[in-house]
Amino acid sequence: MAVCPMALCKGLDVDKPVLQLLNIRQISNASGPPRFRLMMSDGQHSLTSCLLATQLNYLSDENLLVPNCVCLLKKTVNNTLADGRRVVVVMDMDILKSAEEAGGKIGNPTPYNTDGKMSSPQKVSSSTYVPESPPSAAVPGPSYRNYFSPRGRGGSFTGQAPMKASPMKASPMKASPMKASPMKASPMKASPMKASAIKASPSKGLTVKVSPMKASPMKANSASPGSSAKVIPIASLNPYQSKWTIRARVTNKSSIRTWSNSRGEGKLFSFEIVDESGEIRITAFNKEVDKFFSLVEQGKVYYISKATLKPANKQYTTLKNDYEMTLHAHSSIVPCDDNQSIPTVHCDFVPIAELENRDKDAIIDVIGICKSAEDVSRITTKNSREVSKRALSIIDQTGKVVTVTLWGEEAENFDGSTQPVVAIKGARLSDFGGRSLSALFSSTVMVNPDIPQAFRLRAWYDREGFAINSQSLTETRSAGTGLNVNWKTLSDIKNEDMGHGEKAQYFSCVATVLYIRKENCLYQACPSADCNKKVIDQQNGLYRCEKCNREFPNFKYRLLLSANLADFGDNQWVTCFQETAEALLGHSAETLGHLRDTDEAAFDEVFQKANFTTHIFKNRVKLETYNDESRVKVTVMEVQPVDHREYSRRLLQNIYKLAR
DNA sequence: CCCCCCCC
Repeated sequence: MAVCPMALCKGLDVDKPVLQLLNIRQISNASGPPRFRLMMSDGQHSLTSCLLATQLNYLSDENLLVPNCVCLLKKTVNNTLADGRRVVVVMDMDILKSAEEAGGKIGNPTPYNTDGKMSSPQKVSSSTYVPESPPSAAVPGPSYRNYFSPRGRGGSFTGQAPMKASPMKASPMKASPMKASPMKASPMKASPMKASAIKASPSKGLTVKVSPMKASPMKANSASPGSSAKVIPIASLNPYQSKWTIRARVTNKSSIRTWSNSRGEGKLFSFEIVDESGEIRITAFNKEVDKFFSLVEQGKVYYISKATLKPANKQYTTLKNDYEMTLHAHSSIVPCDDNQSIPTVHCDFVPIAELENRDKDAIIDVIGICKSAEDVSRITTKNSREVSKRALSIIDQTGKVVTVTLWGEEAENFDGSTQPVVAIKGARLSDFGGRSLSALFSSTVMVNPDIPQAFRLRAWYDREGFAINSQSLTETRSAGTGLNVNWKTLSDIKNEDMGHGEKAQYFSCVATVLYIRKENCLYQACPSADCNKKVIDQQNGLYRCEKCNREFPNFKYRLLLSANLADFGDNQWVTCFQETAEALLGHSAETLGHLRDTDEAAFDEVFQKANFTTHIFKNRVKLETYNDESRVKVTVMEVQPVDHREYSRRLLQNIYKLAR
């Protein structure tokens, strides 16, 4: 063991101590995310005054941080609490050995107190480990009061600013607390007994629960600024009372919009606010826009009073409130600094794979890694308005990808180059291309939000997600862009019994042509536009089509090629019809037919030249049975040039697959 | 008093 924990708690500059976790306990914590207190040991002494920074809570959630595991503390911060006690906050750590690997407690450590005095040895037991009130106010690390860092609609990319204070500051690729050091300990290795330590974690699955409704709104009375009206919950607002003040957080703020219609013209902006009791939308028109637009900031808390309540038009809002609010000349909005009891954005993230089962037009929250993003483009809507749009492909731990479209400024400002985590509250599910998502005016788009789900996603993606053979719920017609491609190797066809199901399967592969059969590759087909049926040479200058039940004085040549393709693992006979055959041979069927009839050497050369060329093949595979004999038939649907970037990506996936 | 939520 590298260091005496006493050195740690005295704040010496100890470089990355290796310590054993003896105990982990969730501190009773009425609000905010759970906090974990750790008992660490260097084999000689134990230290109980360690706290896990909340961004590392996932280590506990995932049963990685269990008693007896051996940890490398990569970053710690020392804090002195109000009562003089010292705590060591673990900001970043790696687990070097799982509890199993460590094989029990190392040595017989005796406790240190944080004041540096030794306890008597007989006190070394779990009973000395008494949970205390959470020292969270003194603890650095991301503040979970501003749980999200939502991006305001009206302007700059504020969503990334709060990241500066978090450990995810550098490149998002490096943002994972796991970084490059893989956890040696598998979650599976944690014993059931030890798992109980984390049972209390409230953040299970993909649901974010933020700031529980703890403090009564009434509590704010004393802090109410110079108003006789009492602070009441949003849920109790109605048009029949006038003297009230609410205290609420802005969760979504629009930009300023103008209108012009038969009833007049003007400008407006609106914002949504939330308190412990509920939510409501507030709209400001004209003069009130000038007065309040810059004051009202996304994520901040305000006292609001003297606004007009009116019934909400449910047609235009998804907020759970029967009323909405309009500001007028005497309305008051006053910033409130004491805002810890006001909840922030609440998200119920739907796993991407689950979107398949949700109804069209459902409003859902989603979080994923932006695998790729289109360039921004301008489109004209049906109402001949111009708008910017940008489609993102996001992936989560379900391995599924879905396309999300951003609009307007959000589309223009989005930067997907670092593959950030993207969380969207209130996206609308559409059935375009199967399933896809669209951000609405009421959506909140968050880039790299400072939340546990984002940390987990980052860790998952950087470790394995980047390489998985993901499938998109959104089908796009532009095949071969590398996103929604069902990449397979030729050996996968056999190994995965592809095409054995009811429906044909489609896959793409990078493969090299080994051989193309010249024999019978061309046939004489019916010359009518949509009929490709083989015609019968009547030997009288006429060609008969059985399908059209007609005779023609001519025919057209069509290609039906058998080709043998190979990649590093296998080879496979495939069939190419007209278009794909033409692409493979680089000549039209007509030219080839003519060549075969006039210049056999040139005809042969076309086939020679096609040999050992490498392409991306998009294929259909289906088990076909005739005469009691079944075999897998692979038909090439598209032949495309190899995109080297894509090819490298494909290679990487294969290497990864082989390594497993 | 707005109420646009778009495109493939």
